[in-house]
Amino acid sequence: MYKTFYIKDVLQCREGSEVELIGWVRSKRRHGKLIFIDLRDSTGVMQVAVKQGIADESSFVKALEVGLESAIKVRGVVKRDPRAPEGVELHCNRLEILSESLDDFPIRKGVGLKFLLDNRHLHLRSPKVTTIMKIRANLMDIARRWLKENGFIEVNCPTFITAAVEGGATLFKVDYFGRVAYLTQSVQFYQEAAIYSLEKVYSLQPSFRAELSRTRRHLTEFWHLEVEMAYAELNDIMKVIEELIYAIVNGLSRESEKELRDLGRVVKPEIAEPPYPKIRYSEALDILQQKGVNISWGDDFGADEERILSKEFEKPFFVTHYPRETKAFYHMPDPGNPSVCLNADLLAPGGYGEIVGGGQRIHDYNLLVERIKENGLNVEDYKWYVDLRRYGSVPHSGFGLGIERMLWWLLQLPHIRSACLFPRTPTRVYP
RNA sequence: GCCGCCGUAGCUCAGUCUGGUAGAGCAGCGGGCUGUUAACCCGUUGGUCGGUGGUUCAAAUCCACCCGGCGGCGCCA
Repeated sequence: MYKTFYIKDVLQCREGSEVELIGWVRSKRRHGKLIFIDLRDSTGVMQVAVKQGIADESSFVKALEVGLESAIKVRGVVKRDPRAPEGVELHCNRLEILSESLDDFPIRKGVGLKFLLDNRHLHLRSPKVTTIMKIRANLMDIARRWLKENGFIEVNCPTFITAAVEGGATLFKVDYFGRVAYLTQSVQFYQEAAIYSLEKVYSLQPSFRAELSRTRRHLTEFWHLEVEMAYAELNDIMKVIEELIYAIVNGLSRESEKELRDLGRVVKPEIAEPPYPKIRYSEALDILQQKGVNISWGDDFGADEERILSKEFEKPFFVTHYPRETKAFYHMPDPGNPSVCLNADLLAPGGYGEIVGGGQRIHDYNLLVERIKENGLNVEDYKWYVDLRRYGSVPHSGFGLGIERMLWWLLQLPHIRSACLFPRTPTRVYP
């Protein structure tokens, strides 16, 4: 390991101390006998001033000729200067090229969306993508910490599956040694099996949806934080969702404060402080009808409806008790009104829409079998899942949270794909 | 799957309606500049106009089909 000193460490150095930095040439401005190099590493950007007469002559020539994104090593003196971007710059004495760029770096100012996506492997080097990825890592870390502190055990579930959670139309089919298998779209069923030993579980792994969804909130591969909890009813799981979301927002506002500021975002814990408003489907319907939306009981909310609703709230809010026809078979019907189910969707405010979907599951064997048949599905396909209800079945609830959607909302990103390193959409599986 | 938009120089786009032999900015290259930070100034190279077929004396421009991409809907996290 020959790099132990980073750009962020320069900020701790006393003015006048001589340091050596390794990084990449992000940009360069030539002024004859003075050259500015913006040197980039994982911790930040440092302006390096290379002056003829101060730097040795061969270093000056190298600075003159070095291409963008070349890896270089510079030795110089730390100077405070209000004209430097971070208030600190390096006055170069010696510059060494570690690895020259073979061509002009393709990512420049003014390039378009398609070009950036086609060159995502290089676009990653931009400060904005770097910053988003740091926040993403913190988000996952904070979520894991909170779940662990609250007694949830992390489980890892299979990616290859045989039966769908939702139905079948949205699965990616793969050849499994001559048998048909699919890529998982949710690990919920496996977690429901796991609660009988671990009681409170979660997993953080990708889910796959083979939907030709062309919107700014859909990916074909996304990271899914799923939680399942034994002995939990609808209200219990909503409380977990609230507290988890709050922990994430609160944590990020502290631990990613600099990154959020760099993105121009102010994330205050108050925007996600529990309790969240909870409205039933029927109440949501009233709001929509008052707004003049032509919708009647039994219709599911579309994107337009979600957007209108979510503009009514300042905080994330739950919509519960959907008509059972609009939800998957495993949702628990409300014992007080079996035409609706005990589900809870969490919608982000400001038009961002659904970021969490969940609720209470059916734990009764006969009811589950009946609901599978009602949905025109084959009980045989769900044999092991139904089997769970035959041995000490208990009430339980869970939910799934889309990591990229959460970032999309918190960072107000233009598109959910900005929240991942190499986004996968119906038209993009490369690079 | 449905609806809409786009494809012209390495990149971002104008030119398409009203057909007449290809234009700008940036990048590159050459030169200049000791305080820039999307640096700037002068000069300059660069194009089978996404593909195929059709209409026409003549097609980047009009027509048909195809390919690729973007956005919206449905579906969802």
